[in-house]
Amino acid sequence: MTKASKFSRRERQIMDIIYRLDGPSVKEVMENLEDAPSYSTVRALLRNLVDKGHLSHRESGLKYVYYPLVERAAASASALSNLIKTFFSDSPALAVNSLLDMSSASISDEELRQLEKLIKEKKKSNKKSNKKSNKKSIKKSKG
Amino acid sequence: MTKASKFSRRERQIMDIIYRLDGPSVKEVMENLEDAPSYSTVRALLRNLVDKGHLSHRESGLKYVYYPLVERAAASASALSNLIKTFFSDSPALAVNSLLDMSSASISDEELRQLEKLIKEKKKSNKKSNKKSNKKSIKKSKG
DNA sequence: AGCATAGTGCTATTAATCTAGCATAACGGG
DNA sequence: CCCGTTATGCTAGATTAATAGCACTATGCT
Repeated sequence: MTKASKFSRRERQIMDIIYRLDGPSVKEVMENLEDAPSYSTVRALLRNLVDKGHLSHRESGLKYVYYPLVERAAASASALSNLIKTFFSDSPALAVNSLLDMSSASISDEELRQLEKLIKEKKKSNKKSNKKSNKKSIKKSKG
Repeated sequence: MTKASKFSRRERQIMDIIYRLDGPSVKEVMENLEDAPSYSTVRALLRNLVDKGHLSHRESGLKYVYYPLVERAAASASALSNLIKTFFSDSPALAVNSLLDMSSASISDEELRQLEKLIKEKKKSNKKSNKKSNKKSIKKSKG
């Protein structure tokens, strides 16, 4: 399935950190790892990820800075898709629903308005691409 | 951080399968594992997860059927939250945005209408709970 | 009853991950 | 210049994960 499912525990943690921090140094990666191992260890793990083709690094001043070879948008889409498959019967709408539900406190009115706008646009583009027969395919139901 | 980040590769794959299938047998878990190892192996992994307190099992007819000890809603919320932290600067709205964006093809008009409704409700409840100056102060704590 | 089938429990072995240590190079201050 | 600090490269050792095999039980069929 997803490529992400092949990462080991530490690899996954590190990839997450790198996506989150967008170009961290070894030290920053280390500081953000839970139960952080030694500096040496983190470097070894990073080297490994580079060898396997998941990361690359460049010099930034005196040190190296790491960045992913699969870009953010693709990685997040893949992660979202996997999550939706796992928890929301492969239905993005259900996921959005849950997202709105669990985070009502942290989405401002302003943002809600923007989302409304976005949905309106989607409806429009749906209409354009589906001239007829927009039947809703029923996904499997859950117990 | 999240509890999920402590799973090994196989453990994570298996947890995903169990959430997705909602009560699978050993065999079903095995069939859904990529690069599936032997039946024995899958049983050993499951036993491990049970020992560690992540899963439990009950008899269903002649065989065992596995289910998670952290229930679906909590697990999905946690996974979503982690993903949002990693890829969307901790902003649920950005995530919803991306979700709508990447899945325009698979969200029906019907579902879009439901989401609109949901957003309207959120706006209402926002108004109710924030009588005075609403900063993004309220963060939900974890259970 | 005898046998095939489909389960489970347990344990040993191999494979991979994770870890740290040593050697070394560049910079900066006294 | 010399030394402490902060990097890196490489390699070896310990720990954990992953895997398969063997022994056993229960069911169903002829």
